[in-house]
Amino acid sequence: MFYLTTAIDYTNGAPHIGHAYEKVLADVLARHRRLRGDETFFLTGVDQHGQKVQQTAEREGVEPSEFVAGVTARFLALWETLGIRYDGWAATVDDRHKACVRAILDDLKAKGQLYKKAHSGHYSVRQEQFLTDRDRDESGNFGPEWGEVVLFEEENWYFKLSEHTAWLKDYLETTPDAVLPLFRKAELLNALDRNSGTDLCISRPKERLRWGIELPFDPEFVTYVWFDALINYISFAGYRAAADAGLPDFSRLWTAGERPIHIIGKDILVPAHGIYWLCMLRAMGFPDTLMPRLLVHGWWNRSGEKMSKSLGNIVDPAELAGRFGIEAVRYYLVRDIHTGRDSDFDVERLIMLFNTELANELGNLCNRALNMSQRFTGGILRTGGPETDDDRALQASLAESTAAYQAAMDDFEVSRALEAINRHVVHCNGYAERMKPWELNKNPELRDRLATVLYHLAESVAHCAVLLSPVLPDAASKLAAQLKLPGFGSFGLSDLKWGLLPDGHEIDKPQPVFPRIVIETPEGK
RNA sequence: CGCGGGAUGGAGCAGCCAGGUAGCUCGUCAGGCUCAUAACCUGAAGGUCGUAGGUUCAAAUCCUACUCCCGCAACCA
Repeated sequence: MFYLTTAIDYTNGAPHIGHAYEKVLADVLARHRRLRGDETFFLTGVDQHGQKVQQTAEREGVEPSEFVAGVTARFLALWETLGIRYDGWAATVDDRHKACVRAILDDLKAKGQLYKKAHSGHYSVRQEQFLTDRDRDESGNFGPEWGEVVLFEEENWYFKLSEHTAWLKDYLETTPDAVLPLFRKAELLNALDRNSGTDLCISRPKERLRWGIELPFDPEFVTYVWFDALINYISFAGYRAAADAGLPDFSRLWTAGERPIHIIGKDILVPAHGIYWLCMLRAMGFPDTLMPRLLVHGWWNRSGEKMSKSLGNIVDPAELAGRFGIEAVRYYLVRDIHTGRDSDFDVERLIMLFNTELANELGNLCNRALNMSQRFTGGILRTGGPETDDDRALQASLAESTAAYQAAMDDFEVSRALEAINRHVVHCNGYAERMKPWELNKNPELRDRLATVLYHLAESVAHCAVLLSPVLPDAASKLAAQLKLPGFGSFGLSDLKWGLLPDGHEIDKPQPVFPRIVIETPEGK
């Protein structure tokens, strides 16, 4: 079983392009594994508790539950729009999740992993949080952004994180695929050296935070984010769930054979997932062989700078999809970034990549191939004619592209996989130029040769449609439909052998699948 | 004492971990083609790989120092 999760999004504001990227990436990887014939479970969802939600809801004069439902609906609508096909939905207000959290907390308390302690220190009333020396400015004072700062003492529950950091260091150093890409692991190990020795505060008193999960053994407190949001990866996978809960069988999802993968952003690697989550699992009794792999992706920036509300350079994915179509958005989000790295979001590049690679190259290849088949051979494909070196070179190109595609997808490098498809498309267009089927058509004695050339083009498009389907499922279906590709949607990557289209196969008339994006206002940038 | 990322032809990026003729896309220039979504194909120009050292037969790639840019408070993937 291939079990893939994304980070769950915090329901405190509207989804932006970064949320969309992570989910599209996960969706593409999940669809690829399904296409490969692997049983796949893809979990995504929303993190709905916490202080920020509570504050925003209060500001808007609604109950947190109501506020959260509204934002959650926006995320759900966006995933629907973008064609994100998940198998499980993790919403942390779900009672099954709460039950799981409580069971885990009870368990850890019984194991002596949790304790209550008073903490005193500088507390920002405005931010409702304790401050540390890191929050001081250059002159050693707490700046005006913190508002009133008071000395304050408070009791809370703690998790014995410090008992596990030595293990974590060893685990990270000895497990090659614990964190991808590699440089992130180095960063994590560095952070670990600096942060070991302190335990993790896991609660908030109810007078400060009521919108959370109550501790089962101390009703005056609710869980803070760690033992709530992070738990989603196992609670919605069926960990400690009742048989009738409608959740998956945990032992089938969470296996050592194919360890789970968490797709997360670079901002929540340290400390949340890289330190806290792995140590939490360890404390719960998960062995090294059942530790999840962390695939850490980068960010979409704007002109080299971070996207942020304060800079006003946020990109709205729903608006983008409405303007350019979901195909263009999905394609761009996995095409113009190398997994793990940052990239610069640029609408002009989105348009350029869609127009050149999809409209001009692949779309046009399909269009010209089908059109010539209709006009020259009545829409009937013929095989069996003698093959030339050009034909064999085309087949070799397809084999090379398919292999490179597979390798890239296995490395989570969707961008490279798409490049591999494009290489073959370009080869096909060049093949068409050299074979000149429109010339062959003028000579009745060359009808066999004509049929062979047209077959090679159509067959290539069929393969490309299948390869492209994890990224652009709808467009791939349209391409397959025009080819009347038998069995599309039911066969997997292992069925991708030369000869998908049988001798005598009749194909449909061409219709543009990727209409070029034309910008009407030049100054609209 | 901080941590990490980046610096590669006009633009955007790969290549660096496992040193061995510098690669891709866009753009530019010059041709060709006409089946096709004014799409396609071919060719060319353009880079001493941030700087200075070092290791090596050989460095974009390894080591050292330095310069500049971006993150590491909040919104936030």
